[in-house]
Amino acid sequence: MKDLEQKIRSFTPVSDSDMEFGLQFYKREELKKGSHLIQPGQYIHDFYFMKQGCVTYYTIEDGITRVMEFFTDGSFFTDLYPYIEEIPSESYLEVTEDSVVYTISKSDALKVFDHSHALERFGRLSMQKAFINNFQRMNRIKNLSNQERYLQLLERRPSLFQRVPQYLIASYLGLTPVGLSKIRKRLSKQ
Amino acid sequence: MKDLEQKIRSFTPVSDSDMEFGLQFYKREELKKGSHLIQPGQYIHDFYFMKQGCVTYYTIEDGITRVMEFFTDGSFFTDLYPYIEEIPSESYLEVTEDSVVYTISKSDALKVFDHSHALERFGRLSMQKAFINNFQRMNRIKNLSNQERYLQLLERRPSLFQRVPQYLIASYLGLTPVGLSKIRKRLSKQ
DNA sequence: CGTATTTATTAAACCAGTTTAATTAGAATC
DNA sequence: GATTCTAATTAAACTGGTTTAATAAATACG
Repeated sequence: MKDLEQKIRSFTPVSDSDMEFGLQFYKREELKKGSHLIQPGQYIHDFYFMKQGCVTYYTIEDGITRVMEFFTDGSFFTDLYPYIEEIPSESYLEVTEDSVVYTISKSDALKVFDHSHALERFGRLSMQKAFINNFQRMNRIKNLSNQERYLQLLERRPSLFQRVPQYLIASYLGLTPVGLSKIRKRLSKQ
Repeated sequence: MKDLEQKIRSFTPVSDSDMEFGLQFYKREELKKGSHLIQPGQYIHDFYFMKQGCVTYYTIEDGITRVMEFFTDGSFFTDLYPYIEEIPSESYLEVTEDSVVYTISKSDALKVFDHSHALERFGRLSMQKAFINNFQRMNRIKNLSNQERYLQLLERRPSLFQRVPQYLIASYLGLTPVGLSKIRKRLSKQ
């Protein structure tokens, strides 16, 4: 779990004994492409760290799939709102690529935060970072054209386009597959 | 500062002595409508709690004002990214209504988090809440029509429409004033 | 007050997306 | 390798916004 340890330490210093205490609760899991970590109706008991792979976070409303996020290498994730509120999820976390995650249960995570002020701080700082990332993403969505956002995504996360089918990327960008295809065509003509 | 204290305790239990320690660093400030808490180029030293009033958080790019948020009674706020990274802001925090805020400097806030595990936890939980709010807002932006979002805003924060001119609300919704006016007209005809 | 200024609405032309449906391209499976 | 299924592209008609400009309504102020 060197990668997880390193990730945590990139936020704030943590003593070896606190780190050892925290890491003992994480379990390594191998996930097969096509399986579901979470489906609508389920309660969310766990928090995940993606060691390697890709999970797509989406909902289906009125038959329309809406991709909210792709979680790839090095990211912490879960379906946070139902996780916190202890209500059933309305979303999917679908394994889009064979993956390896480290999993910690909510009750264990709370034990860790209780036990270690440093790891509680890590929790605060990682949440802060998640907030900022998301805030910036929201402002991109609001202020940029679809074409600009497509180009930015190409630049910021080029590997996504190898890993994930285009219609899911379209959904992530808030477009229809037809719309994304038109944008690509327009760009290729220039 | 009863309201601030209550707000903090709504997140997690905090002992009286920790609370006293934390609150001592907050300063009450009265802000006049039209003044600026933050302007582009400035470094952000403080974190704010809005006791009462309204502050508009926006940028101006290519002469276009883009409203990112309205901070009203009971919310914690600052220009978070420059605050954390200690880089100059590119945004405005403009007082849109005579307001009262409690202010704490970044260095004092760090002291508080160092001193009290409970308040560090409050920091984590409040950031978590901010993240979720924002995530849900982003998904509204992505998945709802402009008309639906206008109606939701009317329902969720009706007082905004009394406090803030319509062209700023249009910007907040990602519309032009003309666009919002059309939506309102369409709705009034039904 | 009446005048100046700002804010909101309306109209017209335009455009970047949508929907639906047909076609082509690519992948998986027998 | 042919067949089947899924994904991506294209076309055509449509729609909900945009921009620009003019007008009307509301607000501020000398």
